[in-house]
Amino acid sequence: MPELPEVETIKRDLEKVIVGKKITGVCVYNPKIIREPGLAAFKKGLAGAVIKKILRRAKVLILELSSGESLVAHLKMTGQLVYPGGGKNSRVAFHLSDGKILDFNDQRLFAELRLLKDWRSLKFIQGLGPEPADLNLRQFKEMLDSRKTAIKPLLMDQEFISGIGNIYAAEILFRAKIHPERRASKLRDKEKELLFKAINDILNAAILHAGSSVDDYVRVSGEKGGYVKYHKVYGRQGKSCLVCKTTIKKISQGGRGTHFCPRCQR
DNA sequence: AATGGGACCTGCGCGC
DNA sequence: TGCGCGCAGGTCCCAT
Repeated sequence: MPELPEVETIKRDLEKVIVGKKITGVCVYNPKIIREPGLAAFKKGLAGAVIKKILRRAKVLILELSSGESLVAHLKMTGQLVYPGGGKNSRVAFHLSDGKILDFNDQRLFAELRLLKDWRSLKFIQGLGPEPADLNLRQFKEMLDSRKTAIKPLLMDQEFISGIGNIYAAEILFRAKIHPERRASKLRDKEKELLFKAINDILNAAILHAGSSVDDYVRVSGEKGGYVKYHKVYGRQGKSCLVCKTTIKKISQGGRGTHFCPRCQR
């Protein structure tokens, strides 16, 4: 669930409440979340470290620490960071110098935490495509030209462009009026421009509204994000298109649900 | 290169 | 009411 706008929201929320605070101790209630190093080294490495800076790359959060190491968090689908925490669903609890707790929750145990000396050399990070905001139209067109695959799964391919997941891929293609099964290289020039603009417009609008709370995503405060009410296609299968009244369809693409308007998107 | 699976997990909503 | 099932989606990994 957490895609670029949700992770960016969490990043901005965290900046306001935990930067400058010290991690005094860590309680790990489910060690499966900790991917590296070992449990003991993870706890020892974090204890006493001050949170200096928070970064986001794609859907990944990075907490840079005074020790020189970084805490790298991927929320996958159901991960949450909640402050002040102390809830009983916590998988990992970070005790801070203000006496409060930063909870790392994750219902499905897909999420990953790592304590690393150099987060940039992490294989997943190395393989990431560009951030949408770092691209220009010319580059984006070139990237599309060499790809014969369907545009929707391509937008979700983190090695192609990073940060877009299932919700925003659907919303972006609706905004650009492009059918999700169109082949990337076959898009007309005008469509590539529309798509480029839609990517930035949709992601920025979603950030403005603090992301989409479908299922588990919440802000650091526990509040929901407000972008769901602006969704035009995601989760609206069977309902009528807000533009043309045609019934929104849901198909399967690469094993994942794709929502679209068969009339608006050609 | 592209595509289609399954795996990892858990809780929810559905049909019976 | 209760049970079993499919589904949800981020990423990895394997097979074709």
